[in-house]
Formats: sequence, structure tokens, C-alpha cells
Amino acid sequence: MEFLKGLNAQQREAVTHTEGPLLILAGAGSGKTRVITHRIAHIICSKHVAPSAILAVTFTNKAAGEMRERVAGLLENEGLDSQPTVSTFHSFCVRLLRRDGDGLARIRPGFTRRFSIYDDDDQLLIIKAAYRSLGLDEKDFLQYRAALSRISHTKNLKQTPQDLYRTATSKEQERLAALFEAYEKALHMANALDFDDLLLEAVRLLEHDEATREAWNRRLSYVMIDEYQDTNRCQYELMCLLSQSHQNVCVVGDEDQSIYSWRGADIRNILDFERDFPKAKIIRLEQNYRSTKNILSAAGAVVENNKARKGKKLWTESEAGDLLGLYPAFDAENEALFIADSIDKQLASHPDDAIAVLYRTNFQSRQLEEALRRYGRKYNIVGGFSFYQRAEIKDTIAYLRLSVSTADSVSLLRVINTPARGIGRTTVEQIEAQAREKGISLWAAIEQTIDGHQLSTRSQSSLVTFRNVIQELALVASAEPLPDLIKFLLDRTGYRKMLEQEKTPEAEARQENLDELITAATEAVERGETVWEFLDHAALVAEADAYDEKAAVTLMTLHNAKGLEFPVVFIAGMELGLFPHSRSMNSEEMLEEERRLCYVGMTRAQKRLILSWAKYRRRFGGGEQERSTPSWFLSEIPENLLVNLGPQEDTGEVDLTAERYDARQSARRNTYTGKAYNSLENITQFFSERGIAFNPPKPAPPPRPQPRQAPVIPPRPSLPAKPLPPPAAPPRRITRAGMTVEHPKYGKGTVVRREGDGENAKITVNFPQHGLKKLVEKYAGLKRD
DNA sequence: TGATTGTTTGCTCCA
DNA sequence: CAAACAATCA
Repeated sequence: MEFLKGLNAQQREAVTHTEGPLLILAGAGSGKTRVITHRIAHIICSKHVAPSAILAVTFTNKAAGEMRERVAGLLENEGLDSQPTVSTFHSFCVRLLRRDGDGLARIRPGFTRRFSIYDDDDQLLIIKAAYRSLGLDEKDFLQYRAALSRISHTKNLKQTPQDLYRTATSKEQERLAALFEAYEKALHMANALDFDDLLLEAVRLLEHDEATREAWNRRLSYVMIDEYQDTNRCQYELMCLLSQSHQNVCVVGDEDQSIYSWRGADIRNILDFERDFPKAKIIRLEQNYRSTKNILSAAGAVVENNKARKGKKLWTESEAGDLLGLYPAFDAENEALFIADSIDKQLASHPDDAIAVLYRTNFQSRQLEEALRRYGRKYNIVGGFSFYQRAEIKDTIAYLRLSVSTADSVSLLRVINTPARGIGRTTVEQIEAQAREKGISLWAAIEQTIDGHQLSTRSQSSLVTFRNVIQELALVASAEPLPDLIKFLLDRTGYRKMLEQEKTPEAEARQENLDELITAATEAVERGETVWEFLDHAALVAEADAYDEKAAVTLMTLHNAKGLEFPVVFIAGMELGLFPHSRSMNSEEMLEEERRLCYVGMTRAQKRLILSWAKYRRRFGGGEQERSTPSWFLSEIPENLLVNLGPQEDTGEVDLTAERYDARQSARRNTYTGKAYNSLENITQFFSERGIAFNPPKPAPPPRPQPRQAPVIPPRPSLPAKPLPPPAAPPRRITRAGMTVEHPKYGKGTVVRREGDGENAKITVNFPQHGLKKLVEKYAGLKRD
């Protein structure tokens, strides 16, 4: 069979083992995408299975698109009339619910197939409203986000608010139950599903609606799931429900790359697969085709420190390659400049090498972007502020959602007074109270309020205007094509006018974004999509979907880098508190996940891998620079695989400071404070508008040649490589970052950072129960643990 | 009511 | 350093 050509023995086995449950443990870079695509092609061609009987699930829409293309490429000459279904779990569930979801109305009050999808901004608004209605305050209860995550967790355990009430043993648990109840009620009232619901309700639908379940089981005969290590319980159940009759499930994953437990991913899905499917066949792909030996051994050495793993050893036939670079920067700005400079040099000698700069948190991108801009380097950025998160886009989407579903209260609140039409806080509060009292939707409350003439004439007329606008939109929505609807909407609501009157460059940019939205809508219609599909798409596009492989330089978080590969990779900000993140330093499990994240990042690199950290970093925009400690992960890499790219320790700081001053001056001239524009064109335009020539500065930091080979390892953390229990020999300072301390009131916590010296030093401590607290050392009464 | 100004607070990671 | 929130004034 020609689909087996060029595959190694294990890969071939994985492709040809088509019947029954199959677990493929695929190490990083072991060719798993290849295996999946070839397996699909093999099933279709040699087993004569209709493509539509195959479902493949990927992690992002982008990955789904790529896989679809690759399969189509393989099957190009086969003259097939259908394509296999390749999608993410979430997209699949949305389609399922929109198509076959009617039966759900029996078990979910108020549900119709015209539901809205609420993203986390929407969720936040709901939870805030719930706090308000219960008279709770974020300050003396959980933070909104924490409450949401607790609720999400509870939902995924299939527990209801009533379950929570029943098991509640404290006031706090009762409050959480009440919040949960209010939150769920608000979603039901708005006929909205959050991301958890998409999966949960799809499972419930398949469980309760026998006809639908059987139809899907008849239709599908092979199910494949990629990135299986990052599936949650619900996705697992969905998989089981869809493959009940045939059990032809093939899952592909790598327990060392499980990095989404915070989102509910359950690593047991992969660790217990054999137990759940006793007849399962297991195939290991351990030959790595991506990275050099040095990169692979370094990454392996790091992840080896994890206990919760099955353990496997990747190997490669490739050469040793370069040593890994290590750059201890003076501060974050210097780090960014070093990276920009190294990229310049790299591209000068290897213009075709794609380069990725990876970091733990989105906010780090800022300084990196600035440095790249100053080098005049075009770059691609994944995440941060995505198109669909921009205010003007969300507003327009909210109008669209309202025009097809007036029940959508979050959208309603979002636009009820944008543009300003005289409906202020008090009016809105009145409507909300009315809705709460009568248990009706906000829209219904508005209609009642209008009919009852309960408001001042002014508010009354404003409200009538709003209602008329929405009714008119609904009318147009049912008659006109989507792009025309959007144009009409922007006109009729006065939204475009509002932007025009602003006359600022930002407002202009916003208008352009809206034009882009109209273009997107036009294209969607050309593809034959309905309004609903368009809105679903807007809700489900992922950060990673925006990644464009054509740009030479790509900036993204480590999470977004999953599944990708680059000849050259930088990982920035390898410091304690940042990576591993301070919020993940309190338990061994969380730390292991951070370590896996590090492993994922390192194994993205094919030829060169450069790690950096900054000795001083500002935590917030304004404040003081704070001293940082190198990441534990750095010291887990064998020294003989590293080469120091920074100046020598003793002489280094002086030069770096001088350089830093230079850089500051030049940055001061060149920085601007507008929105982060992502393309060089915009930046150049920005400067030309201001009459400043934009010339990429002379390469800034001088990583000078290394006289000796002996690498200078970053000052070893004076902490043991294992975080808990912590250190032994703090000199006269009572506390240091990374240390566990005990506070008389808050109990045990981990020191995250320290500012200042002596007994007046302020330290930030992370207490698992109480979150971050800033304490003055001499008053805090801390005891070393 | 709504615009303006002042003040505070916050940084995970994402479908 | 921003966005989000609060307070103030027109």
C-alpha cells in the first residue's frame, strides 16, 4: 500500500491497526500527524470505508484545517465524493447541538437550537451580575475568576447546585452553591451555553436521545483523537458515546505534553486507557525526527524529573548539533534586545529559518515586540488581543446575536447603551430588578417596562428607540444576507457614526476592523455559511488559529506552540515565579505540569534552542525592578549541553548597564503608546505620521565572543532543584523567593518575590488559601517552614 | 445621564 | 502601564 511508504515499523503498525481500541503513545516530533493522516487515508482506501464514516478530532481549528488538507492531498487521486469529518471537540458539539439538539429542551429548561455561546468575557459579566444579585463582594469572597473556575470544575464533575448545597459544610460552600445556581439560571434564561456546556450538553443529549445516539453510531465507524493527553472527562465520555457500537477508537497522545489540566484535562484518560479498554493495542512512537541530539537530551533531562509519567525514551538518528544557548540578561528589555539581535544574525545567515519566540505569559510579548520593531523585523503574534476580542467586533457581534436571539442578555447589556442613547445605570438596574423579580429575560422585562409606562418619559423614549432598533434588526436578519445585515446594523444603531465622530486614529482603526468583519461575513456567506455558523465561528476561533506560518518570526505563548515546530526557538523569561509560574509553585502536580510545558517548548526546536532569563524584571509597568532567580528548569539541563551567550558574570553587569542606558534612550525616542499594531507597515506609518524616521537601530546588545568553552551556568538557584521542601542556607535574610514560610494567620505559603532590603523588605507570599499577599517582613511574623 | 477626571488594581495558560 | 472602577461635575 503506498500510504505505508516512508513510515517506520511502529508508524506502519499504527496505520494498519485499524480495528478496535488503539493507543498511540507518540513522543514529541515522532511523526504523529503523519500517522493520523495516513491512517485515515489507509482506512478509506484499503477498507473501502466512506470518508464520512470517519471522525478525527484535533485540538485547534487550525490543526483541523491542516489535517483536512493533508488528508485531501493524500486522497487527491481517489475520486472520492465526501471528506472525513475533522474538527475540534467544541466545533463538533456545536454542530451536533444545532442540528440534533431539540431533544435537549426536555432536560434543559429554555433550550432551543438557537442558543448563544458565551466566552469567558461573557461569563465574567454573568458572574458579576450573580455577585450583585446575591449581595456578595469580590473582596470578601472568591475572586470572580476563581469562582468561575470552581463552578466550571463542579460542572465538569456533573454536579448541580443542589448537590453542592447538600454537601456544603461551610458558609463559603453554601455561597458558592448559590452563586453556581444564579450563574446557571442566568445562562438558561439567556438560552446560552458556556464552553463547558457545549461538551456537557452534547454528552447529555447523546445519553438521553437514543435516536440521535444511534444515528451517529450508525454513521461513524472510526473515531480518532489527537492530543489525547489534554482531553477532559467529558470529551472522553463523548468519545465513548460516539463509538459505542464499533469501539474503533484511536487516540494519540503523549503524557509528557499534557499542559491543560487547569482547563480540566484529565491525564488519567491517557494513563488509564488500557484499563478502560482492556482489549486496547498500544503502540509507542519513540523515534524523533525533529530535533538534534542535544536538544532532545536536554528536554529529556528536564522532563525526567517528573514522577507522574509512564516513562519513555525518545531517540534520534540526527547529529548532536549546536549546544543550547543560555543568556542571562540584565533585565527584560535587554533580554528582548538580545533576542531581536540574535534573530537578526540568524536570519542574515539562514534567511529561510522560521523562528519562534516562546514565553509563559502573554504580557511578556510586549517588550519582545518593541525590540523586534526597533530592529525593523516583521513578526507574527499569536494571541494577546485577537480580532474577535476587540471591543468594536464584540459590540457588532452582540448586535448580531441579539438580532437572532433576543434572550441573549449579556449581548443586550453590552450594547443597550453603545452608542450612548440615554439608557443609564439606573434604568438598566430597574430593568434587571424587574427581570429578576418576575423570572423573565431582560428583553421581556424591557417590553413590560415600556408597556407599563413605569419610567420617566425620557428613559421611556430611549428604551423604545432601543427596542425598535433591535426589532428592526431581527426583521432585516431574517430577510437580508449577512454582510448587508451588518452594514445596516452599523448604520441603524449609529455605531459607525459614533466612530466617525471620534476622529482619532484609534477610531479609524476600529472602522477598518469593522470593514474586515464585513469582508469575513461576505466570505462566510460565499462558503454557504448561515448567520449561526458565522457566529459560532467567531466564538470558537482559537488564539492558535491565527498563526501564519509565512512570517519569519512568530511570538506566542508556550501553550500556543503545542503541535508546532521551528528550526530556531527562543524561550524567554526562564525565571522563578514566571516560569514556573508563581501560581503553579505550590504543589508538586502543578510544578510537574509547568515542567511538561517546558518540555513542550524545548521540543519545538529543530536545530537551535536559546533560553534566556532576566536578572531584574519589572512586575508591573511602573514599579521597581525586582531581582529574579533563574528557573529550576535551567539547572535541570546538563551543563555540558549549554553554552553561555552572555558576558562573563564578573564584568557583565557594567556593560549591560551601559547598554541598557543606550537602549533606553533609543527606546524613549521610538516608543509610542498607542495600541499594539502588529505589522511593520503600521509601525512605519506611525513613525512617518510623527515625522520620525524609523530606522532599525544598530544592533544593540553586544553578546561578545566566548573566550573559553566552559559555559557559565546561571547562578545556581541556592534552592534545591526540587521545590518542596525548600532551602537550607539563607544567609541573613529571613526569606527568599521560592521559600515556604508560615504566617500566623494565613498559614503556609511560598515566597514569590522580595523587594527592598533589611528588615523593611516587602515580600510577596502566595498562600494557597488566600492568594497573593504583600507583607512587610518585620511585621509579618513569618516563620521559616 | 454622561463625560471627565481620579484612583486603584492587576499577570496565567485557552476552546 | 493600562484597563476597570469610583467619584465628581455639567
